[in-house]
Amino acid sequence: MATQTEEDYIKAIFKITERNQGAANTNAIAKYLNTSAASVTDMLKRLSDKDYFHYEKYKGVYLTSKGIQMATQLVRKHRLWEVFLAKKLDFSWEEVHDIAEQLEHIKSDTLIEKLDAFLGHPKYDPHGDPIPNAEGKFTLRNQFGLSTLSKGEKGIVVGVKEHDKDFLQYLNQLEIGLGTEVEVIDVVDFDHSIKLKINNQEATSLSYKVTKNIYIKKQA
Amino acid sequence: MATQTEEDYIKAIFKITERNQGAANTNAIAKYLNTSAASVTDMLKRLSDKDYFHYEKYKGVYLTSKGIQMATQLVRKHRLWEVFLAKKLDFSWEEVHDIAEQLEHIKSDTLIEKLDAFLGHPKYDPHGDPIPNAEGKFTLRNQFGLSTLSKGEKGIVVGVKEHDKDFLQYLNQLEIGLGTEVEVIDVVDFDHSIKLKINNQEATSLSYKVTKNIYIKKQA
DNA sequence: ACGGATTTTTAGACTAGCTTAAAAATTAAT
DNA sequence: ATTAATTTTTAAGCTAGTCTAAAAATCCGT
Repeated sequence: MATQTEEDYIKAIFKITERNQGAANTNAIAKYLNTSAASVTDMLKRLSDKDYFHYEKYKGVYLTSKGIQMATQLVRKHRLWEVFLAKKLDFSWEEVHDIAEQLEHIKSDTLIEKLDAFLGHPKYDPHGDPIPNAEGKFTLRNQFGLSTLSKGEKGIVVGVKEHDKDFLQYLNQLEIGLGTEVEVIDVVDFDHSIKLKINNQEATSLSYKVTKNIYIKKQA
Repeated sequence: MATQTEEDYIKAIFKITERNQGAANTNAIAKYLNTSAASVTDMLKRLSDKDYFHYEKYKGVYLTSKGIQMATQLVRKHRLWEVFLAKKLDFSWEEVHDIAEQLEHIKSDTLIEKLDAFLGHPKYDPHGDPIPNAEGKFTLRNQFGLSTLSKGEKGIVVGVKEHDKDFLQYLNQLEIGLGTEVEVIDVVDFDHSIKLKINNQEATSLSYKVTKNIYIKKQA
């Protein structure tokens, strides 16, 4: 059975290749895992006969289907635990990640299937990210960046791109969360900032950096 | 922060000293943790400056108050997770231990307090063992071995001494669980076996080895 | 209180995972 | 196309935790 560290490496490679399209390079993995490039090379060499990924010296690394399956199951576990923490234990969306990072390593298939059922087979986690089902399939959604809306358009917040704690807490303060109704009152061409009605309250101004990181579903 | 292995050692020492009264010896710890006596000695030496226990060569080991506190918190976490698994996820009492053994190592004080509240501050785990509160206090109970009952006496099952899977599954088969009502119909002096009515069904015969391991609360 | 059995410790060695420093390979710029 | 910058790998060594085999200490029966 894979160790916690092995799981961390596989998940890191998965996240990096998913984001960058193409092989994950040593430095990126080191940065993601807060370790040194030398450690990564070392680990890749030691793990490369376990069939989780293809590794070629100086060429980076990409997952095999076995590796992808393992990473997907980790993501599934992580996100289901996040739902549990948020929905059942009342944690806020910026608090769930760190604890789920630990919980995702608990070994028991039965546990995760029972947890899934207990939570009512949720399709999305507290940040709006899709939860793969037991077969590894993600349920995709027709979503847009809030920054792409034009003056007068309405939407419902369905997710966030950035998961940084400060960002999420800022959204809390603005009373923006999943399900929040927003309406674009004005768009400032100069800096792409937006004047926004949040749940029909008086309008607030949001920077481009913020609106780019909020996903919405368009509303008639 | 203590590693998982450190936590395992502390808990082992706690369990052994609790059971045996007096210092825990090397062999007992080795057996409990499925490792070698040499590894235990080694670990005790390496951990002995962390103030969790007193260790004297050839004399065994006993916990300091710091060590006891840590062990108690581990027991609290373990048993709360067991309640979660049994009550919320519908695991049977013989299945919860192994998973809780992993879950007890998750690091987050908030998590455990929220879990406790979510479960309604339970006082006992699925085997009837008391759950220490946040301050480490156990709620004791006036209980007796089923083997101590005389002919005609009634009781309610409140716990088990033995946690072995086969034993617990045998009890499942007999339809004996926490809360089950039992009535002693007859006691056989020769082998101390007992004829028992379970939830007022027709009587079954239970060996001394079994009745010794069932705790009951006496019933008028 | 002696000898044998048992328990515990020491010694030496192994693996997983990590580190820093230096060497080698690749990439990018003129 | 050569040099310079960057990235990656190698080398050597560290810690936590494990093991086996052998030595030392303790315990126990007579």
